[in-house]
Amino acid sequence: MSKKITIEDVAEALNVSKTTVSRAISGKGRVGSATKEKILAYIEENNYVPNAIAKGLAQSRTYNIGITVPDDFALMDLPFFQKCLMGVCEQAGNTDYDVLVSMTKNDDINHLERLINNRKVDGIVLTRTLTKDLPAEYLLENNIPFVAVGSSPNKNIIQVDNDHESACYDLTKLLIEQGIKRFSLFCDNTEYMVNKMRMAGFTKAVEEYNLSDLSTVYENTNDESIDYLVDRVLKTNTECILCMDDSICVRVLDKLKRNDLEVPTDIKVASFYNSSVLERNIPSITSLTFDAKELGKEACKTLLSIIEGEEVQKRQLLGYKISMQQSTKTIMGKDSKK
Amino acid sequence: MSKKITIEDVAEALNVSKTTVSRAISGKGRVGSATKEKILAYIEENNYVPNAIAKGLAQSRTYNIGITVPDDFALMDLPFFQKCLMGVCEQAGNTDYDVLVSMTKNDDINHLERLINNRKVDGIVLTRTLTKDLPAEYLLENNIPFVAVGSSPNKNIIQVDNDHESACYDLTKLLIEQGIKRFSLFCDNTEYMVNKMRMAGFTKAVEEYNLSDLSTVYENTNDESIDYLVDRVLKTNTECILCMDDSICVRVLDKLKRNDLEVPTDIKVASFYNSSVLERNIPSITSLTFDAKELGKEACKTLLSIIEGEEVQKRQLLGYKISMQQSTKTIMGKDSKK
DNA sequence: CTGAAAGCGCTTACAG
DNA sequence: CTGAAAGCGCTTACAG
Repeated sequence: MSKKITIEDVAEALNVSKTTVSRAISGKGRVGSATKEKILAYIEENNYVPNAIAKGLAQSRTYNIGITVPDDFALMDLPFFQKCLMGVCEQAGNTDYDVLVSMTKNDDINHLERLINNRKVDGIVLTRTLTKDLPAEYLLENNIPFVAVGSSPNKNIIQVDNDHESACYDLTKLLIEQGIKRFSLFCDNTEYMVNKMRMAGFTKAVEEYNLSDLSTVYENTNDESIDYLVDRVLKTNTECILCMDDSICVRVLDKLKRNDLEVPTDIKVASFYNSSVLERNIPSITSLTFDAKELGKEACKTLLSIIEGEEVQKRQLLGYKISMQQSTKTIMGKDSKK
Repeated sequence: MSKKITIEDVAEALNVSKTTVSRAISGKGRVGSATKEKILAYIEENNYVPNAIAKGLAQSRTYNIGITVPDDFALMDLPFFQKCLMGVCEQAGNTDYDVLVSMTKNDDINHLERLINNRKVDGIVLTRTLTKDLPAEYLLENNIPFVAVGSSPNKNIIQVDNDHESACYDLTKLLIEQGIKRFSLFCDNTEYMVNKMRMAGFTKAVEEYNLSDLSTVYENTNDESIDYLVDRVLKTNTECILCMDDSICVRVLDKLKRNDLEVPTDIKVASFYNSSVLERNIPSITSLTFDAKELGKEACKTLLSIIEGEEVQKRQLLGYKISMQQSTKTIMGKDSKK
């Protein structure tokens, strides 16, 4: 591979101006169809590829978008960010955009700032929303195009999310109609918007059936407290443990197993999020599934639209699937075992 | 935030030339220390940040590196690529480089080509090596700086890897000296160099002790065949199942559990790779651990050196840890149970 | 429909 | 030690 050929080279070779070549490529401005074809053919032949950097400088654009990936998340959440990243990459690739990752701790915006200050990207996809969202605030203040994967109360943030609230509402409702009255909801960090939404869905369903008094919500659980909480819950007459996500669910199942308790015979379990971690579990776990890749694609598509100056929807809610499985099955004659 | 300030703005404000400002920032070329300080102070004050794109164009550099992340890997391998990516990002960030991800199927180099043709990056980190390594070949042919995480027989490829061969050799040896003579090695895709290296380490140890005849290697296992293979192995007098990686190990453990077999009482198990998947297993699993983040950092550091035109080591081998756990423990009076 | 020219914001010989 | 000027490879009013 010899030295890269430039727009000037093709202009000279064809005895036209750089302007014309540029126009033939971009499609902007009129070019005689004969000339255009000639140019395109030559480009194809000599596989000329425009220098994206030069193009970027001239247009003050980079044809790159940034994606923030938290580097402090639980291992269980990895598949989510991974799939989301895949979605973004795929979508970006379709329009010759590339994606630049910014690994960031919770709300450390140093790297994000650098990205923006160095003008390395045309926009940002935030893969997580926080209740106090420093990255989002920074982007908003500086007028940088961005879209958040997740929900935010801030109406100025363009957001795409799954409809967690409805999902949790629906699932809880189904369980209630199946006869369950007493739930214990295990919930970790409420700093994440998604957990708030899920809790809201659950609460709504429970209230609707006037079951609020029979259920308990345990907030800010962590690896250490779960064992203790499970023991505590077992002393109550809770029928079903609802887990805010699969990470919690895994620990709960683990603890139940150690207590020699059977699911769903002794107690029922369901999760508000099913990453692949739960997939192979026996018994299979009732849970909600979301398509993270789709989320990424949609977020990227929206971001690209914003960059192009198009109008976009402020908030998009994508669907979900409810997967009713063994873990919440009503076992006939269950009480015989108690 | 108003319009970005340029090098020209600071030059005018200070009554010096752009040249001088540029030199004060880059440190290249002589500048009077008084002027230099004045400039630096002004820059700090008005937080001027050079436009990386313009800089890139002038130097024909991008201050970006690309990292390929396979999008076809097993979920179990995710933590590896994730940590590797973290390492690369961290290291790159130290020198104001950014990293651009290229999701690629096995050996689909389309996106890679685009990245290179569009001059979006100054170099590439390959996160996996293949026996027939199209991406590496392409990069080599086109003289693009790159380093591979993993090993390759091609001496022209700058590579950084853990010393899998020694690691597997050591672990196997330890197990042999512990009294185990009969192994079954489960190995999946031998297209990946890493699997070849591991197998080599195992073979070397076994041969050294003249135990080759007592062991069997099962190649190209997959999710479906593992159940069958475990059953088959159980009919032999294999004492220990060695798993090429944790993904295989999880399935093996799963199958053994379904067969109501106890580890290590009934049969011993060890894995040549411990991602976090195995960490919480009971019993704890004897395995090899590697520091993927370190690998990423080292790879990135090396790549950056290459880009700077420095000489680098052709092949770097990083260390490993052997974690001897419950799963290979010799149980006294084991045969009583048989 | 086509071009000459200025401009994007830097860097870097070259000259002083 | 410091500057004027050309150049990196594109795009885009402006003019014809």
